[in-house]
Amino acid sequence: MADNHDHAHSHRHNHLVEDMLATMSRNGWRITEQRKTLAKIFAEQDGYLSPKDVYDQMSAEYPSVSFDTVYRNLRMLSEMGVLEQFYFMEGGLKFKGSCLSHHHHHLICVNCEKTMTFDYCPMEQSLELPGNYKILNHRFEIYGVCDQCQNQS
Amino acid sequence: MADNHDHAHSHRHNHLVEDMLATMSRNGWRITEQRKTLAKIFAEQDGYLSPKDVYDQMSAEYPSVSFDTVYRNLRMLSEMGVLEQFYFMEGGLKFKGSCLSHHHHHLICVNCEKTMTFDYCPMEQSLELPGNYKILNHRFEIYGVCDQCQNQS
DNA sequence: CTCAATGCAAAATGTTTGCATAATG
DNA sequence: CATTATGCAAACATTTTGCATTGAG
Repeated sequence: MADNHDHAHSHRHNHLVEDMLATMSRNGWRITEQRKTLAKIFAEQDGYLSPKDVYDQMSAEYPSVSFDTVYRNLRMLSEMGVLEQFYFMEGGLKFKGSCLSHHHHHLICVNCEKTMTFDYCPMEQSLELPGNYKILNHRFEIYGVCDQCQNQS
Repeated sequence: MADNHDHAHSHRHNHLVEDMLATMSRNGWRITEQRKTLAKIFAEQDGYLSPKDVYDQMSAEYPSVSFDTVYRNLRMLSEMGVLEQFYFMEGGLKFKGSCLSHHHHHLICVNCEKTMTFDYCPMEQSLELPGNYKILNHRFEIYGVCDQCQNQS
């Protein structure tokens, strides 16, 4: 099972990694070993990762990596739009690879943080809003417990 | 204008202050001068306040107040449900008095953080969601620039 | 070979904790 | 008067910065 699962994924992963690296390159950033590793980590991961998580995974491949480099790169990648950042109330700031292709919202597992996307957007309704705000953006997330996490405890 | 505006508000404010103090009392917390001030600050304020904002306003009345007391009380009031906390991406953790009476969502001014509520809730739609998540809660916020802030620059 | 990226150390920020003192109920 | 809340100081966690060195283009 693990085998063709992983195999099916690896194509998508390589594609994502290349996308991320291409975006960095396009924005004038150099492709370093650490940034390749960073891209790979987020391509292989559906959920959110804290800077600490990323650091831990990075140091597995590059034992000498430093925390500030991780932070710097996470920040840059967020600014470029390659990563989405999100602040969990408990658990602080986390990052995940962002889908750049289309507007969508997230269904997030509060246990493992695995995230699924869905296309329904409440802003497509004709909302009656109070005040005369000039609307800039919005945020809609649904939290729950995913199938796996429901069955495993 | 300021006069009957303020006057109309003051009734609501007193009511809110009493509500908050009653909730603290009900939960077995003592009503201290600082907590009264804290309740008043949030009753008089529509928008979000950072711990620093709260500290500054508190020290206007109690110059000797300390930061950790502010934090402690903010945390307690949040746990009790008297305050809602919210993490602004830029600007960190902030608090506002919470409306305990009915479910609603927020329209938030990104400039002054003045917040209006509205009753439309996307969860009332029959959403088709991926996965088999057991849904726990959700979050829907709209960000914009309020009337005042649009006209003042 | 030039300039950007890294690692290191140290600082800045934001939040929490332990404990003696003060104040509430 | 018993017990909780406060202020102080110090600890802690997280994120940012300055600078010499390394490495990508």
